[in-house]
Amino acid sequence: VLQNDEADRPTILDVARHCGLSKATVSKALNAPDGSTLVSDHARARVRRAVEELGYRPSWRGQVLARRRSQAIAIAYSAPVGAVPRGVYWEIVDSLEEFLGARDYIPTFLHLRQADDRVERMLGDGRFDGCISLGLIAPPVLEMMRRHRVPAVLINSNAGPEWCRVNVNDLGGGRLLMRHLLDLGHRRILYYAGKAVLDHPSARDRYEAYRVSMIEAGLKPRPPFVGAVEDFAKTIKAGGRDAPTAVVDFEHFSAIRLLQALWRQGVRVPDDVSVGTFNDTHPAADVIPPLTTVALPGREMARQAVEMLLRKLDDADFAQRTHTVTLDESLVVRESTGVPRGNE
Amino acid sequence: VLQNDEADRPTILDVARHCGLSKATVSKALNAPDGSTLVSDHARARVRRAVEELGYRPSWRGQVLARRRSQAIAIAYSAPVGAVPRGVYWEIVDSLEEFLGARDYIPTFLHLRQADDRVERMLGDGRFDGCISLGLIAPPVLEMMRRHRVPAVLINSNAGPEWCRVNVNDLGGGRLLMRHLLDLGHRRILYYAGKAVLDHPSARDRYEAYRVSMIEAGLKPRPPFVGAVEDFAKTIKAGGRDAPTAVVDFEHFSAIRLLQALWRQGVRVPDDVSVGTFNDTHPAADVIPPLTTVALPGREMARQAVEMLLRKLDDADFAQRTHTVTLDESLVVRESTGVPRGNE
DNA sequence: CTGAAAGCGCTTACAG
DNA sequence: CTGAAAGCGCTTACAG
Repeated sequence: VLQNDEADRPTILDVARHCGLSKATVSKALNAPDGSTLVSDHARARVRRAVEELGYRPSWRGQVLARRRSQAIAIAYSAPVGAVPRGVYWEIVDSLEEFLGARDYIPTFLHLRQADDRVERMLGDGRFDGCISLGLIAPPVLEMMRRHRVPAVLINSNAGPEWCRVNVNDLGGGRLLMRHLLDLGHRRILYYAGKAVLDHPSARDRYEAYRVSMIEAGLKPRPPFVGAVEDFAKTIKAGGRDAPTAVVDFEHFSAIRLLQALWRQGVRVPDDVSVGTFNDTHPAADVIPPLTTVALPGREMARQAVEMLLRKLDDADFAQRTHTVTLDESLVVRESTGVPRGNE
Repeated sequence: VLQNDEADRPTILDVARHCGLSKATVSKALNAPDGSTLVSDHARARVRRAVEELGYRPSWRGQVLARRRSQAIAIAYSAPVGAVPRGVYWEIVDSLEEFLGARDYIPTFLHLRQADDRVERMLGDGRFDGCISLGLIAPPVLEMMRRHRVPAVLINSNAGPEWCRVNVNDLGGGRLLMRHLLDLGHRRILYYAGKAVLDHPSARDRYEAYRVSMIEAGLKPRPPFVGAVEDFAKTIKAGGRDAPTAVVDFEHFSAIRLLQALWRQGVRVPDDVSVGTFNDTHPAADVIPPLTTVALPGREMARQAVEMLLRKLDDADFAQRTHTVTLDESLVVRESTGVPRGNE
């Protein structure tokens, strides 16, 4: 069915006729940079006027085919929870939209439920000029990208150096948090790994930071606690004199639920136990008590990813090689961490 | 710059040559429904084989121009905070992606920072087949949609019946919450309106539900409290014997901060004051204490919006007229509401 | 600086 | 059922 709105829509031919110039000249007048000598000022003025009078707007559909560019970038994301990036990816996605928009690209979310034919089609049918992926990315999806030669930058992924990447220094971030806890005087510190222990480099590095920091402080690291947050809270409660005075939670979603579970157990934070975590995103600052977190440089990650990807699109030499940048995290101290009991 | 990957990519002409048929027949074999007699089984088989052998995939760019359809739907959203819908729109957007995807449409987020030329271009250049908007929508944007005849469905908007809409019965939802509080025995109930008092129909209806419910219960409604959540908490604390025993907060983001502010004041929830709010979305269930909320039927809203929009695209008669559906909310009782002091 | 022509990769009446 | 031709609305060498 043809849309009504298409019927009376002026095309570039209408503009050309209306001002007595050719389609080619109209196109140039519309696209040539302002200083360009490709088109005369006279022609430019007439075209501008005709465009105004006819209410002409170039058809994106025509442009896409002729230019072989869609100006659309896929934001590929395999959410454990839903179609839209959330949590730590909020800020990144916000910033991606901002930086891409400033360069006249538009982001399109590509939810990678599974590496199925739908995804393959999206990646292979030329609708995207490139792709930025967020977080863990399944090998079959990487394989699709490779096969279709989709220019890609992977943010915080599990991919190797054969890909262009923007990574984050979780080892350093974890050490910042551990240093903070150790400086407060904590000695019995536990690490909570949720259920997804080591399937992401970040998870590995965060635990590694704990392990190394403990050893460097002359302490014995414990294996990561794996299991439900309620069980972890009970373990803390049951610890008695040997209970940890501080815990590191691998990410803020679970830390928020940990605060609730501790509250149910009557364990006070930070009086009985300090809680530190990663990802300084809503509502880390709004819970009871406000969470001490390690913050990712989300905006900077987005800036680097966009810059890297768009450069790949335009600079063949640059695209030839592969690039990785790694950014540092920072510590945000709030009220969920404090001096351990007995050390006041 | 031409992408490398374009060079060796097979086109429909390659397929046609490879199997000794015409482009037209290949196109039909690829697009005609399975039972169709438009193309012979023999041709179908040969095409399928050639496609396989060449690794052919139809170019989306070519299809978009020829079909005059992009299969892309704009999700228009003017976030107060960032480029990606959040809070109550999470579930809606998740479901929109799901329902659109099932019909082979892909959603693209269109962040309406302001009604500028960028937005006008997006809406007017034919890159979207239609638009679903979320929440408040600025009149200039509506005007753009009207001007460019963009098929649109507005979810939870401030627009009138001259638009296709999916609305929510906030009056009914608010009454559910008030009924719950009144049934618990509360009499001194306050309404917290944040800073955005009445700029959205939802905000108006939620307060109206409070007002009407109070009157029907023979009580005197108070004007909505407008101001910072910390000030509201202080007001509650300072109330002494006349302090409210329950409050209704207009939405969950601020309710979470209200819990924190009350905690700072040493006011216990729900022992000293019950807190009820709207939007049953993360982390309403994870805070201390878990929040009693009014839940929006997000998935159903998305389903209705997609159905309405896609029908508009295909059914001229349906598109002729304008449609509105209004869905009911439901109450989710958790631990932030309880029997008022002295009534136990 | 301008324009006729070819091309981007499909789909769709239309004739056979 | 098949295919030649025209068309979707632009851009881009190329010739002048």
